[in-house]
This record gives sequence, structure tokens and C-alpha cells, in this order.
Amino acid sequence: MNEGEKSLNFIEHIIEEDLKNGFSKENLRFRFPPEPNGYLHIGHASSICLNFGLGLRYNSPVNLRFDDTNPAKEEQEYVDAIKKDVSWLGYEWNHECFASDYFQQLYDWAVHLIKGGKAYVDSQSSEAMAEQKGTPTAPGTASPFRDRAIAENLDLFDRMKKGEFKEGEHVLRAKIDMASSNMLMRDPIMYRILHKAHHRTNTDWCIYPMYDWTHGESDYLEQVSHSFCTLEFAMHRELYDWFLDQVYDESKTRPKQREFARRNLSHTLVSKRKLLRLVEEGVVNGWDDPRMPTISGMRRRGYTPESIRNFADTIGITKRENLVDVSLLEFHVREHLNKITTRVMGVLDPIKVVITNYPEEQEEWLPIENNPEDLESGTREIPFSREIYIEREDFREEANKKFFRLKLGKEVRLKGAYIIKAESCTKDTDGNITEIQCTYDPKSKSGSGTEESLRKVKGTLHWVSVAHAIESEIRLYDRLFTDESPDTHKDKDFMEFLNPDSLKVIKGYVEPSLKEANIGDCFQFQRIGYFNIDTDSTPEKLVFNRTVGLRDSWAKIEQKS
RNA sequence: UGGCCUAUGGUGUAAUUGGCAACACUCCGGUUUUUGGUACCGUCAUUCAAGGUUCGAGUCCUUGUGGGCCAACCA
Repeated sequence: MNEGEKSLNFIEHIIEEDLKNGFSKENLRFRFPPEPNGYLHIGHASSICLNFGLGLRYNSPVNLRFDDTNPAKEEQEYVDAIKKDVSWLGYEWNHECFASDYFQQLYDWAVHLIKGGKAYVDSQSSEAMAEQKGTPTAPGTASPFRDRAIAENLDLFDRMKKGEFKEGEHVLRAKIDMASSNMLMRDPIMYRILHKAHHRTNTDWCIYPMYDWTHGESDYLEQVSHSFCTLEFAMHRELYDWFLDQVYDESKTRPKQREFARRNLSHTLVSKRKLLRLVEEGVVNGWDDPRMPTISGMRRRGYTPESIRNFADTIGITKRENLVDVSLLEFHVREHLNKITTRVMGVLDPIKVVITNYPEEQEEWLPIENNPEDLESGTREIPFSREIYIEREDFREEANKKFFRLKLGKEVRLKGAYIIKAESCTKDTDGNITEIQCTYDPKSKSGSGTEESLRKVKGTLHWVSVAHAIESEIRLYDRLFTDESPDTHKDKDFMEFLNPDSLKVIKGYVEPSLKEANIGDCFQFQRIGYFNIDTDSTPEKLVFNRTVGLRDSWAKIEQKS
């Protein structure tokens, strides 16, 4: 799409406005600031695409900054996973930054605030402080320590840093306004004591800065011009600006916070905390379980970076509440996979077909196109023989006109091979069909150009040769939740809406060319869906994930009757 | 009893800033097809409500209504 013709979102309008008012384009700088306390999910993807997309649009640097101010929740494992995910999405950051790199500067500035009478050490319990905070409609009251002498504050803060106190004994608070209608301005905490090792600074510090004190100052230190975050931080903006006022130097770029609405995806969760529960309670097999809306889960499932970027692009950026239907994501996945995947044949619910007039010892290797959407992709050869598997649901002893597939006495084309006709079938004692006997038309070979090969038959089936097929494990996924918005019910926990059938593991048979495939490779199983090779796969035992099914209009026709 | 944000089809996003409500997905119907896939075509909204300004309002004004967020030593 032509970038110039595309309409701007409200964020881009803000930037254009700033540029028009004289802000220099060279000073544009953005950042993506995750906390390394979990894996990135589809919601973060939206934010990543926003920030890095702006970087690309304006040719501006974008930093990857880890907001690592809470050692109780953060780990190196998450830092590594986040870097991998952002890279995989196709973006390059300018600097890799850590809020923890600014701990000393933040501390120095805090001392500066204390000296200016803008911060004080409070020695109350958190309960007492909460009580004094007031309510959204009633003003708060001052702490008895609010007017502590500057020298005493300096001394206590210094001793907090030196580790002389236990957790919870003291905090450093900004002295702002206990009567503000914005609860966040009622003397917010800047530092708390935490005797915990940090994944980067180890035990260098035992006081850690809070988010509000850290974030804007970090933006400022990195000279980020526009700092975008989600709507729940809108109230924090006043505080962000207040903290900036305390240290701002006119000659520098003053960062500007603006907020956008988090993207909610139907039938899933977009919250690290809640996804962590799924992992910890064993509902899924880790953060990269293919059912997870995490970037690592989607990667393992077979979603492509392109499809996720295109999805992020179409859902856009606004300030409204939203619930994006997951079918839109799936559309983008199919759209991309349709263009790039090799078409292969795999039978997931096999029934044997014997072609009675085909010589018993004979086998043929028939050419078949790799991808009709890509003329450059060429052809490969697949084996045909007397016994093949077809999909159990592709045969009926009798059926109405709408059923285009195999039925007794009728013909159907085997994709890339011959036209066959069902003559009879055998059943076990329970009446289940165990084998279908067919005859084939030797002159009907695909691509042979004969009159018989050009005959129109309504149905075309996929198949695999029994003697050549590879038995494989196939993992079929469905949405994790039955409710479209599982975590918005006030009286119910989202766990109540778990889909018991979100994972089905079956045995299937795939064509022999797949033996050469590698982990992560994506394919279209013709007439079924897109599949990729899972990380659990081995040369001895192939494991496939169903990325997403093909659109299935037959299922709809059948449902109606 | 407070403050902040928000409202356009079933869903998501637009509308040259006052000038024929557009694009995509979904649903439904159809054409093509050696994938019931793909591609292509068609149907589906008087813009939360009520007033007002105007030749003309999704856009401006007034009054309502609905939804979300805000009282962690989390981010």
C-alpha cells in the first residue's frame, strides 16, 4: 500500500502537528519499553509495530528499553525472549537500554528533589499511607512525616540506600498535593526498599525506583521525543510531566507521553499476568504453547511476522475500547501463507482405497505443482500406487447432489493423478467402513492432455500412497476460550471459559517429500489447512501443528442441511 | 458526591477538518477453479439520543445516555 495515500492515525497526526509547529524531524525518537516479567503477546506486537513503524516512517531511531525496576518479578530469561521476539517480528532497535542503567542518575535526581523540598522520607506502614490517600471523591490527608527536615530526609534516604533498614520501614515520596483530584498526585512513592537481587545490578541496590519516577526520566535521558503507552496510563501523564519539570533542561528534547487503547483479541487473553496463570497452572505447555497469544506461541504455531504486522496495521491505533475478532488475525495468516507455502498432501483421518485394476507391484511418480499462487515454485513428484489413503469424510455410500466427493458408482479426481470410480466397500462387524474398492481410468492421468484427462468431474480429493506415506503426529488447535471476552465477566473467573478441546492430537499420514522438511517449515495440506513442523519434531517422528484451517464452505453447506 | 478517556455496520479502521459515509474482516448469495482453497462479483449503516446553528452536520454548539479507567512499597 502506498504510505503517502494511507490516512494517518491519531498518533501520526500528533507527530505531524509537532513537525508543523517547528519540532525538528531529526529529533524524533521512539522507544518500546517492556518490563521483562513475562513473554510478549499480540497486544505488545501492536505496540511494537506502532513504535518501530514510526521509526521506519520517519527514519528515526527506536530504542528497546527494559523497564526493569522490580527485581521481584523480572528475569534474564524474559529479556532474552523479548529480544528474540522483537527481532523475529522484523525490527531493529537503535539502542538496547535498561532502566537499571539509570539507577545512579535517578538516585542523584532524587537527592536533588529532597534538597529542593520536593520529596520526603515517609516512615509509615503502607496501610497507614493508603488510609491517608483519601478516595477519588474525598481528599487525602498529610503524612506526619511530610514536613520532616531536609537534612533528616537526606540522612534517612542515604541510609535506606546503604541497607540499614528492612523492607517496608521507609519510602521516599514526592511532595505534591494530597488533595489532587488525581490520586496519583497525592504524594506518590518514588522509592521503596527491596532486599532482592536484581538480574543486572545484582545487590548493588536495595532501594528501587517506582515506575512513575523511572519512566519519564528514562525517556528524557534517552531523549525520546514521543512516549506512547496504553490508556490506563493516561492519569499518569500529569505525574510524568511533574517529574520531568523537576529535572528538565530547556536545551533538550522534552518527551511527550500520549496514550492509545490496548487491542483486545476475541476468545483470548491479552494480559501478561493472566497468561502467566495459564502457564503456572499447567493449562498450557509453557509460554510458547501454540495456543498462546504470545509472539513465541504464534511463531511456534506457524504464524508469520508479515501476517502479524499486517494484522497490526489493519486494526490500527485509536483511543476507543475494542474487541478485535480473532478471525481477522486468521485472515492475515491465511493470506500470507497462501502466497508462500508449498501445497502438499496429508490425510488426517485415513480410510484405505484399493484400486483394483491398478497392477499390484506398480508405482508411478507423478509431477505436481508446488504452489499455484507462485509460478516460480516449480513442481515435485509424488508416488502413486494401488493402495492409497483418502479422508474418511470424503466417501459416502450414497449422498445427495451437493456432495461432490466419492460415492458408490460415481467418479472423482485424485489430485494430480487419475479419475477413480467407487465400486464397493467393505465393513467390519460394527458397520464401520474399513476399505473402499475403486477402479481407475488409466487414460485420465493429470496433465496428459487426453480426452479422458480433460473430463470434468465435480470433486477432487487429496490422497497419499499407503506404501509411501509417513505416519506423523498432528496437533490440532482450537481457541483457548469458549467465551469471546473471557476476562471481562465480573462474577466469573476466565478459567471457567477454558475450551476443553483446545488441543487434539491425532495420527496422520503425509506424503514422503515431507521427510526433507525442517522445524518451522510451513505447508498447506491441500483441502485442509496450513501446518508447520513443531519444535518437538524429530527425523524419526514428524510433528505438525495446524496453524490455521482453510476456509471451509463445505462445512457450512453441510451444517445447513 | 470527584476526575480522566471514549462513542461511526456483526467486527476493526477511515472520511480531504462543514460537502455523495469509504476500506478490510465476518455473514449471506453468485462466477471461475484438477484444493468446496485462491481469485472475482454482489447484498448488509440515515454515524449513541434529543435539540440547535447552517443551503448543507459523522464533523460545530447544548443537554442527556452508554462504555472504560483512577485509591499496589506492580508496570
